Amino acid sequence: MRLYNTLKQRKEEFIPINEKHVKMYVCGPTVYNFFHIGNARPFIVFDVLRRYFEYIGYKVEYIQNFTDVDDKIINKAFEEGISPTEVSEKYIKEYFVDADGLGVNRATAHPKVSENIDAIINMIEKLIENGLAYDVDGNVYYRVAKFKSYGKLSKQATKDLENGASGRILINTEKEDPLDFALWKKEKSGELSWDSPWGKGRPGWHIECSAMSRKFLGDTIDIHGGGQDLIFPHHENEIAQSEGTTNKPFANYWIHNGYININNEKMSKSKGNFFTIRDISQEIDLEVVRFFILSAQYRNPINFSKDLLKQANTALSRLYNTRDNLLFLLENNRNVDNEGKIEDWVISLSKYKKSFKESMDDDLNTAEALAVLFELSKEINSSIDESTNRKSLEECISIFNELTNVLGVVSKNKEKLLDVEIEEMIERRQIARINKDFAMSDLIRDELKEKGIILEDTRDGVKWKRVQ
RNA sequence: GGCGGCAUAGCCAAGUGGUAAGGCACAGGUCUGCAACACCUUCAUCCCCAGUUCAAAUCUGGGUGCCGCCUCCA
Repeated sequence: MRLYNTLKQRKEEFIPINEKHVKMYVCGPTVYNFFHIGNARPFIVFDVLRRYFEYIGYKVEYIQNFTDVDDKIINKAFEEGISPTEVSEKYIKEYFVDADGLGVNRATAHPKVSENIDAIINMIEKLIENGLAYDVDGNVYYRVAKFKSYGKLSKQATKDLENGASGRILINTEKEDPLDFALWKKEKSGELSWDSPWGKGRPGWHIECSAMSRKFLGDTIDIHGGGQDLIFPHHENEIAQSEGTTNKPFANYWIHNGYININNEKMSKSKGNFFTIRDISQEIDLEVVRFFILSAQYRNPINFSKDLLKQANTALSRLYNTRDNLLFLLENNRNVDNEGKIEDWVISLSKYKKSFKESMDDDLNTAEALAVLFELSKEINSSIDESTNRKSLEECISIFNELTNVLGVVSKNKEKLLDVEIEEMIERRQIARINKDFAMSDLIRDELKEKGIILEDTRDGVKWKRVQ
């Protein structure tokens, strides 16, 4: 498999440290609010990467943290008059509600900053020991000038950083250099602080990921991921911290997803131009959001709009139709007892598995992989009918599910039963149709549509589906 | 100022040297009592200019436009 490595600025063949084993760390949310669709992209993209690795036979150790120690959480707690822990606990719970809706599987572990303070303190101590950090009256800073390869990820020369940020880097006379960043912040409010060798305080933002990645996955990991906006300074600083501690490479592959835009501008909380997943879920099934995000290659920007979500919804139903047709035929097929042999055209469907894999192997090209699913879908749709034997139908379903499961789409099980009332309406309509009372049957069909039930008349009986 | 990205049909989106995937929308058709689903057909020469090449959306140079990072941010 080839992956675009930000560190090298090119696609590289992925070679794990241990054969058939992947260690990946992805920066998770700061839990002070519901997350928005821009935040959702990395959760979905890296979930697919993880699923794909598992699909091709890797064991995956996947760590995604929760940042539960942060200014924004403290501010939120102050606003709402509750404790920071209550804020973070609440939004961790809410995170899982939305992530579940998006079909994002749980990581191997979701460590919290507040539960890993020891690892963080240990790392800071080590950095001080290595001459890469210094304590000024209870605040500990990273000595950027001492880390020679600082800037290797973001391709920034330290002097350019200072120039570019002139006037924007806070004047902080405590620091030896404006580029130095905080590893440990001295206690101010009295809330959310821990004892440390430098007095009471709490960790800075960047150190948590370095410490937790090391604690859970070891000194060197295969993949570190996140949104493009984390490249600088967050990931650059993580490298400085981790490599400054261990003198070993931190991550071999740095993978970054592109933004979600609104009217071609980055969606961000500070700009206020965002849609939360929670709000979107009131209007449309979140699997559509997942499909929508996977319809572009992960590094390209995506423009978000309700209209595009509608397009995605229609496209996704097309895939559902194929699966439902297969299931319907399996249940109602007149030749259902005909075991038969798997038909030749079904056997040849493996060509789609091959091209699906080729697409995914090329830097996780989910857009192309989805196109393969549509081709598979079309061939199945045009090939199956009431004479297709059971084994062939089952094989079709198996291939179809195998590929859709990798992307995590078409994952909803169809309801088997309807309300008695609706069942009864369908029954009455059938009687009307037999009596050629089409005015009545159309009336009932319209009523059902009002209730969100779409009917389709087929040779083998009436099919129904829900529409949202 | 430094670093990076993008520009493909009405809309979305693949394709990085061999003559434009896929989806949505639209139009015509088959199927249907009518629909719906499905299927068939139709629908672009790839921002502009110059160059390299037998051959370029794909490479090179120059433009134009848009966006991002350098500051909390997925």
